[in-house]
Amino acid sequence: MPKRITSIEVAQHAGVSQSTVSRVFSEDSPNVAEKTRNRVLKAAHELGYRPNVIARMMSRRETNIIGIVMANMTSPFYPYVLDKFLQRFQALDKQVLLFTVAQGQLVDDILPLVLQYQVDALIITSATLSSDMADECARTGTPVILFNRTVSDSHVSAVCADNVKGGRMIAEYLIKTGHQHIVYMAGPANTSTNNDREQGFKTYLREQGIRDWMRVQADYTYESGYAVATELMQSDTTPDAIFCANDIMAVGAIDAIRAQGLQVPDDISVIGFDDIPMASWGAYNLTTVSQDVKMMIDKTITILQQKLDQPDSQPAVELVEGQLIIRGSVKSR
Amino acid sequence: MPKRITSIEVAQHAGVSQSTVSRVFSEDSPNVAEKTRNRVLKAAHELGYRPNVIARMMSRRETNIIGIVMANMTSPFYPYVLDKFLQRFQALDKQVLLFTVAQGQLVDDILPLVLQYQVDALIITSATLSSDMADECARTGTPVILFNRTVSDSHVSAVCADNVKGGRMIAEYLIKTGHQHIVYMAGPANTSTNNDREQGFKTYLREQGIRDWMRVQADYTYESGYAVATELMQSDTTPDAIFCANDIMAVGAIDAIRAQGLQVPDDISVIGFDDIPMASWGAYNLTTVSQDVKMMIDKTITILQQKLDQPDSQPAVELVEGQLIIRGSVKSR
DNA sequence: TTGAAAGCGCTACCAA
DNA sequence: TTGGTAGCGCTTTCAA
Repeated sequence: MPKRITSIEVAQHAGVSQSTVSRVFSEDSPNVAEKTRNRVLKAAHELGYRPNVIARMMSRRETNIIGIVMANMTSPFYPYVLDKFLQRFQALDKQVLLFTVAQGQLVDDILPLVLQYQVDALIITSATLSSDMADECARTGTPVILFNRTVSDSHVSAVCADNVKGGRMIAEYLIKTGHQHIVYMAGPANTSTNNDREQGFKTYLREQGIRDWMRVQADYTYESGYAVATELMQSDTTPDAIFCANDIMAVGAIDAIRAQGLQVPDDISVIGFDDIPMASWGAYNLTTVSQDVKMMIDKTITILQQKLDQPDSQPAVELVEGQLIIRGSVKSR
Repeated sequence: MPKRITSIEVAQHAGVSQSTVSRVFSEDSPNVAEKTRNRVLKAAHELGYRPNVIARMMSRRETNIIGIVMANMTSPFYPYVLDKFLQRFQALDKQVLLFTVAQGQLVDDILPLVLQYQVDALIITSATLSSDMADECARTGTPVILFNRTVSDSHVSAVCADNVKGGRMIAEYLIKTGHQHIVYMAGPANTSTNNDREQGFKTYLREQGIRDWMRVQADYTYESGYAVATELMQSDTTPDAIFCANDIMAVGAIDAIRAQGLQVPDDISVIGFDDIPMASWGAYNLTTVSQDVKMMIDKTITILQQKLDQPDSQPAVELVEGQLIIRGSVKSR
């Protein structure tokens, strides 16, 4: 077992006290004479010393670790989110302990584990947590921020795209471009993203007195988008537009429509939501509503800092507006 | 500041010693009377106690944390890899501390930080590390496994697709299907994946005495694939096949070819490497060589376990063969 | 089977 | 500016 060098050994080697070594390696090592510092650094270097952050966590009683729980890693939207978070946190000298929620697992199942790691804060993407768990987090003083979910619970903060608004924008755009038989392809019913997008969409249609639309159920995957669109094509309904609750289903739908020998957008318009990288790929050229991920991440980090600085501050809920990105998958009729 | 419950408080509440509480919460709490155990568990439950894993790390001097360094998160291949790793490690009660290598940063830059976290082991994807750093890891006794890179250094283990073989398979297939003017679209020259794929490809052609092929340089992104393919179309070279060193460039190339009014595969065949999810999407239907990610991850975890059980065991290097996945982007000529 | 006590490697307070 | 020292919350001998 290769021995790890500790501050005591460095102290001995440098002929100073262990406290002094500690001071030298503290962020704000205030009171160390330049000469002493150099002596310590030299000794440390010679011995190959690196402070043990675990021990530091113990005494400081803060870990500088942010827990991120991702339910949905392989959906194209999230790697980008994760990467951005990592970059931001690394720049803030915070590390990320990452957890995934496996198939058939609930966020609630793994949260106790996450809390054991004494994370300074917790970001949960694409999932909600029970109010029991929210309470538990509150008890341990762990700030929680839901990313891409809205909340009802008053203990937790949330940052989310303005999905209601986005759904509304899409309805508005499809109507304006003359579509009359719109199909809404839904994501899982228990996701706030789907529900909000759907609600915004429906509300606008209702306001306009439009009743000729229908809803089909899918589950946010390419495969479901493909399958449900295929079914739709093979039934006797003939929509002139499909609003898919996310881009990845829209891509599946486009492939399905083409597989039936139809054209997008000439025969059917397709519109998505998210603006994932593939939306701009030539083969799809998908009109969609973007999520301002950068802004969402900025807000998340702001809220986090706020909560870390003032643990008693109120939880914040922020909605971030997206933009209609007009490409080529919707036709004016 | 919400006070966190410690084992001492549980002990008092249950009327036992702190050591006993500790025993109850140890994995293999061997010597605790059933009655005592229940009393402790009851007290713990009432107080909402959760063991502090950071303190546990201190005394056990092992963290059960695996560090993963990902250079390339947003490339479609990696989220899947990461997700699989997370699931496997969570099942083994190991947690993942995730690091990304930002633009312009080297793995070497962040490794000292990673090591400070006393990770039990380190997985580095898509990047190599200097032998200095490899030495440093060896000194601290931290096993390192490179994922998707081959190694020259004798201190580190590696698991990698058999890229030479894959490149060879592709060359063989393209020749067998009658292609005569093949272009190799390269990834970054400093990646072993590119170099190995290219070498396998070139070797086969050389063996067959085929000299009519060319090489263009891209960088593993959709955009580069698109741009370089466009250039190619607009020049007076007329390849009948493009072998793109990864799928994402292949997708870009296909979009570019179509944007020029040409057909894939009728005018030009395109073949990729990786078998990312998008390769099977209807719009591309890309012929490619799969990476057997599941197998690669299995091997990685096996090596890891081995190194953790016997720290002195030799580093292992494993190559995992992929398979030619024939779809519709290559035509027999 | 249980308890007492000595660390683990740091930080932070108090004195010098 | 430095050193001494008391924890941080646990694990792990060693004795009882």
